[in-house]
Amino acid sequence: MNHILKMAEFKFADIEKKWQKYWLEKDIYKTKTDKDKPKYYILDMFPYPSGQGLHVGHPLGYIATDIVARYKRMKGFNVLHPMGFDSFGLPAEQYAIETGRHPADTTRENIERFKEQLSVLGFSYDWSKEVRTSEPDYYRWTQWIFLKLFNSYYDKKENKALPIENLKIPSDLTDSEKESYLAMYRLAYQDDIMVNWCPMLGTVLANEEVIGGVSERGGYPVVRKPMKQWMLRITAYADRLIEDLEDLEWPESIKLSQKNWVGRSTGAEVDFSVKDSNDFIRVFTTRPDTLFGATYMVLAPEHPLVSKITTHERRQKVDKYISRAGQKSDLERTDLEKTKTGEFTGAYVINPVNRQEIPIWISDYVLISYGTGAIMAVPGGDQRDFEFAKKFNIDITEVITPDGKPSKMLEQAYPGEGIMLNSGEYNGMDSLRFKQVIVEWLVKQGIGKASVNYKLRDWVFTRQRYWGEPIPLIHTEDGKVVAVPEEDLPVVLPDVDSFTGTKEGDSPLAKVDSWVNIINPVDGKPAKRETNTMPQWAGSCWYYLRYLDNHNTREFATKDKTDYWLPVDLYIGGAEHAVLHLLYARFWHKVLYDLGYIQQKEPFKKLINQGMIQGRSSFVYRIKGTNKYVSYNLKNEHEVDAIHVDINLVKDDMLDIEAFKKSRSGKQEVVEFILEDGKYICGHEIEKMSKSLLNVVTPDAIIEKYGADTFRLYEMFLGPLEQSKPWNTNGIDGVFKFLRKFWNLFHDAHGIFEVSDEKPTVNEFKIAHKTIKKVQEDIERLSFNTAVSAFMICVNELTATKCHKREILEPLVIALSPFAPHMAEELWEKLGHSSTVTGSDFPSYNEEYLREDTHEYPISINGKLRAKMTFALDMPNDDIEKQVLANEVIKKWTEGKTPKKVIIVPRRIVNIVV
RNA sequence: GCCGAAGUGGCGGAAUUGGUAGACGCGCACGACUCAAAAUCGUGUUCCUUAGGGAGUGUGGGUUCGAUUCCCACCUUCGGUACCA
Repeated sequence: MNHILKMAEFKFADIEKKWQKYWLEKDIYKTKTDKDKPKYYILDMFPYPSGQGLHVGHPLGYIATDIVARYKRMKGFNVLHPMGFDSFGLPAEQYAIETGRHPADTTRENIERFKEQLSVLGFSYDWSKEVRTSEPDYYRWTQWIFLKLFNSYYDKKENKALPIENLKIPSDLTDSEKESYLAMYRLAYQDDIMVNWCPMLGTVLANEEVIGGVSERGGYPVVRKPMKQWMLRITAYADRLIEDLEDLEWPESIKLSQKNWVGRSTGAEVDFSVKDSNDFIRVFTTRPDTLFGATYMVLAPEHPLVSKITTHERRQKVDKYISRAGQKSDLERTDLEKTKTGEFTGAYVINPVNRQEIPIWISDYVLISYGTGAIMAVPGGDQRDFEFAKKFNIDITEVITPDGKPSKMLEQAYPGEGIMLNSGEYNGMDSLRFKQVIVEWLVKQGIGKASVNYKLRDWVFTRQRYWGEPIPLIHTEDGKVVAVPEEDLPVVLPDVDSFTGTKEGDSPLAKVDSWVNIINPVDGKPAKRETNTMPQWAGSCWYYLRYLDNHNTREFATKDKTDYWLPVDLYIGGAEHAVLHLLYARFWHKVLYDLGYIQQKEPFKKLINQGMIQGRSSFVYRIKGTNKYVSYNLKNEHEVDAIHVDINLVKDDMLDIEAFKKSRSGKQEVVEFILEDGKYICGHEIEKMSKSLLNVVTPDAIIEKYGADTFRLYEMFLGPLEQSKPWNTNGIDGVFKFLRKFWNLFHDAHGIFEVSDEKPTVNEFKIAHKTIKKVQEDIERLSFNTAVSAFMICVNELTATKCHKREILEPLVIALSPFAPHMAEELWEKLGHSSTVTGSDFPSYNEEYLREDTHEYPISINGKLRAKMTFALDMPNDDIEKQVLANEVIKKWTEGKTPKKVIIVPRRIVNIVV
């Protein structure tokens, strides 16, 4: 740290504090909306304010967006660059359950901590635009959007959502029938579904909150349980969610994940009638062309017809299978069960194409939640059916082979296309053609039709939790559900004594009688509030809209603001949101678009996923059953447990034994060590950066040591934004040195400011202008690491020419300011400006200075570099060829051979083929 | 299993349209300054080499005058997904 103290003239800590204060006091980053300027909306995925604060991974994307925001402002755009907090969520509530502290209090404290940490990084956020999803002013409009969903239906003809009033209701319905009719169409509706219920936590958990059958937090058992939940009809938007991806500038991989998640598949629905019964069973298949090969049928154990069709003799076994399947979690049903199980129901259906009677089985490899919950099994064409048929000795009929001839040894299903066989009059037909023919036939018979299915399910939108948006609905005494009138929003979260739900699965809110029991404002009769709350995704579904007009108390945002600012031009955040957040937000956006509240069909035009910054965990190795720790290279001689050790106790993989002992001193144990060469060497591994893995590095210490400008520059210099990489500070001296060298261009050897007005040389102009060009291009393509590198080259070259000239340095200060805003402001001031560098125009480069008259050509023979020669760019190829062949070195290599061909690519290369 | 991303010096990485592979930085080595060390500055730094050269971007093949870049097959790592009929 000596070297930092010695460079007393570059006092980054003072400089950074000074300018942060200045920016704040002068309100420099207030969003401007000059009507004659183009707009640029640049958005960060806002953080959940966890109690752990920021680690070095968080700012990566924020630094990138800050650079772009500053750059775009200097390029003449009105820039909107806001920040806020996704402040409803599980951790705060779990913390409340454990400590009794109110989530509102801990959340507020955490946000303050986050904002403090963000402020020292010198970001140019307009904090007057801040939103917090857990504030009533904000969630009032989350609730309002929910009511829009509740009061809308999806009109299939117009292919858009419309107000529920537009829905034509059959005239012969009673009042309560009308209600249930509407409920079938509303975009928000109630349904009984299977949820992950955690009795110990007293709440349902999202799928991603359940790991290996136990809760992620606490490790409590989770059971599958049917519960009434509010659902959002996202499936109505399935096609549009796929189609509209087309025009988005998103990573192809993200588009693909979204497509796969929606999982559109086309095929046909076919009705099979049950033998000796009026019932029929509908199946969905993507391969109607294999209909002749259907030799049995499988129902999901939960299929409603199972109990009806099961014969007396089979009932006991079938019931037993159903109850066993019901107890299994989804995980057990899928992952662990490699061999197929099932039971025969005793019943048969008729295959409509060949009148064959085929047995009906039940098996949990068929899911009730996909398609119709029933399949026609074609063991000849589907590997799963094949395995099942083999196990239970069911007929296997080949109906498609590549050549239309039966295969000799049938060892697996053939799922491809080919020529039909064993298919009656259609034998010999191409299977693709037959697919169309058979669907037409099914339609004519009235027993089937072409059909589309989706993997996407409707969105389970309720949680039995406290710390979320209350759902603004009222349950009347006669069993109706009505919306809270818009003017009564927000429905504010009441205070509670206990943050846990009930054993029966009600939300903690259900225990607050004074809140639950109300007078229905519509008819004046007693009624009860809905006590479930919304999932954490709700608030983040639309926050980018609220930034536009966050203080508006009459609308979520005015039309002129949404018209001007939307869509988001650049959205940067982690890839972990590739599917859910981005899909949910697009869905809500489209609903608001359909209902006419916004004019753009997609919210985020360009999306970039920043890579994850991983942590480097350190390990110590404890001999099993002892308190003896053995050094890394000796651990194989013992049976050991690898234990994470706080990386702050480790330097260069060497454990600070005294500090380690101290950290364990509370545990009353005698710790022993087995050392190598008198040292304890730790093991290491690259893992996610997380407090529980003791590998978290925070920006705080680095900023203290090097300053925010260095930190910003270093995170950008680490590598491409989109690439994941483990954190290490090995190279940070390099960018720190660079900043000091840049600083020194403005100062003499004694640290006195010294910039001359001397006319620069052509070479100096060239250095500056090629740098500006490169930096501009690199920012535009978000290649920040190469931009930093260009600055380094520039500074090295200017240092070599001892250039201290204003005409060169001034534009470079502006160009550097998006990356290192504090130092840039300081130098800008020293250059005598009274305005901020932040408000300057980005320098333009002059092609004049970059023009080359000559080019140094690499001369290669058969692709191998042999010499270099410089030629004027306007020299004819013939002359170049003559000179090259006359060159001594080249002569030596071509000696005795005649060149077959000489390839001259202007400004590139000369290649001689011999 | 399926889908996706990526494999380049001791390390992070660069090469934007098929045209000098290894920019820039770290580290390391040597030198200058110093009583010395640190810091700073300078020089060098892909590997092999018999010093002529030769090899080289995960592996093997292909297209091309020329391939990190395009095509085929394979290997490894990371991420997503999980019987979706």
